[in-house]
Amino acid sequence: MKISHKGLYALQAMMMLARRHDQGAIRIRDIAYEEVLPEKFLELILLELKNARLVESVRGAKGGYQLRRPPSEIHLSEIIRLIDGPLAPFGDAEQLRHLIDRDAEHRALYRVFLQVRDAAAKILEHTTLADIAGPDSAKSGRGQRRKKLESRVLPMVVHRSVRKGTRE
Amino acid sequence: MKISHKGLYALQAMMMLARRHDQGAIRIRDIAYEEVLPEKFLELILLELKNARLVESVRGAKGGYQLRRPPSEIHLSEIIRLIDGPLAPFGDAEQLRHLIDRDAEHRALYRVFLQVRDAAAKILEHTTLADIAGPDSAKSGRGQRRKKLESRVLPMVVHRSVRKGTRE
DNA sequence: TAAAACCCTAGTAATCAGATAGGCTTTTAT
DNA sequence: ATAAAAGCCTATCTGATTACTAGGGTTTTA
Repeated sequence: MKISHKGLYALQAMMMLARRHDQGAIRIRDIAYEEVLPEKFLELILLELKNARLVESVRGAKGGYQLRRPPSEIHLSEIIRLIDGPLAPFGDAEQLRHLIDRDAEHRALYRVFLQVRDAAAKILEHTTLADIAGPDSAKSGRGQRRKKLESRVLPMVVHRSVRKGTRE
Repeated sequence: MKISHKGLYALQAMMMLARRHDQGAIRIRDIAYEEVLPEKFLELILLELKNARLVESVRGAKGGYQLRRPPSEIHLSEIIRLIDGPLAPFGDAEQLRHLIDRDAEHRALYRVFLQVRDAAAKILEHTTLADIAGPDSAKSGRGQRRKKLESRVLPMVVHRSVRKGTRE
């Protein structure tokens, strides 16, 4: 499985929506600005996420996007599969299982591919947006049950230049 | 990491050379015929494998290709990295570590990417051609030391699985 | 010295990645 | 009622990558 820039953008947008989960709909423009993503491209991505029912939209003035489920119930695998396809390094799990049954000559190779897929699935199907999104930007209040994410909260400052520079 | 057809062809060719490791140089044509691969494309692939010193060639009539090391000393990760690049699902390990250090906002996401990479690396850096190539076709053709493979290749059990069983 | 075989550089068609453009529809505020 | 704001949706574009194919050059063997 390869994660494309599009897939990364989707994950970043979803993380941002997770952080603001209690704030109602967020405009595309605001997501694009804060995450430093190309606005029109992001629009397409959000459309796909909406069609896959991972987010929902509010139309018209004061509209925007929000998660359809709490961050703790959205797995990274859902987003990655939607945008970048199967987690397997070659084909998909079903195809690999078929090849393992049918292609005696290369069976052991496909078995390794499937192992790699299973290892990725194990991680990505158990990690949720709540695990990685960062602090809910709403006030501290109560009942925030974020998991690990290593205690300390990040010093802010988002700078475009750094992000842009990481485009390979 | 995504394995392309080219990468698959390389792995198949290497498996075939591993099976015939004791038989001296094998012609491109024979590899292509037996593995059913496009001959001229395979030629390019073998050239790359040669430049990476995974195989060596014998030129002229009676020439061909053979492994430079015994199958048990050639890891799948070497072949895959050569043909299809880094094992990480995004960028490479070094880049991910850099992002984890620098990009506080997305640190947790990149950490997950790195976990996925490490899981793939663990498998592919420990599996060799000897583990998957099948019986050495030298001598009396059939099944010699095949069982060690079975025990090595699948001991990982996924708990709380979301998918349907991986058979076995 | 001719045939066999690898060496190496090019080229190419099709697809994909990463966007951009712009008109259409829905909702809100005045 | 109407203009502005915002998402909806389809089309198009450019460059890179993938999966090959072509063909002449060089080395070795019989």
